[in-house]
Amino acid sequence: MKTRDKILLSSLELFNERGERNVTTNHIAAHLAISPGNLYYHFRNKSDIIYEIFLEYEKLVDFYLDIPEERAMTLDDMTFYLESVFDGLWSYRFFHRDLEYLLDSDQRLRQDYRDFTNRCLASISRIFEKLAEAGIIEPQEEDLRSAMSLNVWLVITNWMAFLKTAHAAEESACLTLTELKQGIYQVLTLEIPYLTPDYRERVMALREKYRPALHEKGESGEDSCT
Amino acid sequence: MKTRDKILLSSLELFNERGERNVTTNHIAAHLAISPGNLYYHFRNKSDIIYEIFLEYEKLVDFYLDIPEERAMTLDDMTFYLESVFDGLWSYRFFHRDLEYLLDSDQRLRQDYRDFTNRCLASISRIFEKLAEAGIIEPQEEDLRSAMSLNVWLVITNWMAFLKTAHAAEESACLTLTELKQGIYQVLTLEIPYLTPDYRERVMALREKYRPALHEKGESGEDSCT
DNA sequence: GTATTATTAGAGTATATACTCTAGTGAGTC
DNA sequence: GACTCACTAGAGTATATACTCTAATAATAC
Repeated sequence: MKTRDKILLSSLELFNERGERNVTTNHIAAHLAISPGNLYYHFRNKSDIIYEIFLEYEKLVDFYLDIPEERAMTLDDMTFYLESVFDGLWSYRFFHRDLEYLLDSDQRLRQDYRDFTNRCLASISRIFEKLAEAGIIEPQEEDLRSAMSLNVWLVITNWMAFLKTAHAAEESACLTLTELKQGIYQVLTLEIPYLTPDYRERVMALREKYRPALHEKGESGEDSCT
Repeated sequence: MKTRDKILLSSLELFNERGERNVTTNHIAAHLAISPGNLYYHFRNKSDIIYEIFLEYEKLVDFYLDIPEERAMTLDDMTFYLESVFDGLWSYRFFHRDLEYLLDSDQRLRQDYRDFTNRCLASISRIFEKLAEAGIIEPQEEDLRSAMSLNVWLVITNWMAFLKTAHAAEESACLTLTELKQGIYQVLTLEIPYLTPDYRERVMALREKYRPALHEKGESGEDSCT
């Protein structure tokens, strides 16, 4: 693997693990056992590394949220969107953590991220529209749909942060898949009132699958954390 | 005013304006025209300053979210809660911005914040319960109520961050009251499906008051930013 | 007034951070 | 063998950051 790619990979790994703020370019170089000079041969600065990682993230999510227009939407599609988006969020979780700072230090990123957000919001709204066409949820006015989409976006993008803060003693690195996927439970909670009678039970059953086994406090140690 | 209080005040101001990460203890001292030594006479370290600011924030929100048990809840109460919480959020907006980092560097803060979150969630849930008792919304099972409360919490605490990222060119400091209060519009969007016929129109009218005058893009310059 | 305590200034320090500069190395080309 | 060129090492730099130390001053108590 090329050094350049190794730098991107290691950076992402370290950023996710410790937070961008706690990872210096020297750390990244040390982690790869290369010299700082080498790192700076491949990237002009830290922002450039972050920007390239963002481009990967963007590409991944855009891929996941590509809505097929030629056929009706199914419940499986919706499940796929939710699962995928949360997986993407997990893989690039450092990004939303320090978002504001990152956008403040890179105008390019700010602009791109804004466009990215708008595309995501449009996709979410389109998903609602197609879910309505498929008779899964009741159709809604555009106004309401876009407000709902925004709420879905807020819940999705901030679920991880919430989880991290909800843990008291443990290190923030300790997050289980169960917990992550509980975000889907929260998103489906938003949809409940709009479900059609035909699909209500099915969606509620789906939602139930993501309900946390135990209530928030006093997690049992069934999932191991590294 | 005591130097100690002035330090807290200036710190909050600078943190809100530039983000905690971009504000050093030396900046704070310089801003107050006192020496760093003086600052460190009053506070052991930067974390202590932040912790004390958090305690203020906590006190304020706890005060706002004190639910009177002896009487029924009105629509005005709900409006007050929403307005107050967003005002509080605004006054201490730096806090949620760098939350994860702050909690990672101060265990005391992590524990306290966790308790604080749980209290807030309980209050939100209690508000829903009392709104149902008052016939404003339909009563819901506890499960659903707590999932809804969590969604409300996510929308509220992350609304500001979303606004900051939604702006492309402008500095993040440029936020208008109109925009901030649009968060209330989003929260009320969550409640819509649960409104009772009696109150539906009234709440929808209330919500309408917080709708952004123009659509997201291309804000007109009616509100001035510093 | 004198002693004590609270407060302040301001220079200073150890460490870290993002990044630079120079001097290479090694694989391919002719 | 000489040349090129992508790549790498590693020491080094300017600046910043959180924080300390000493000495001086203001406030208060007796």
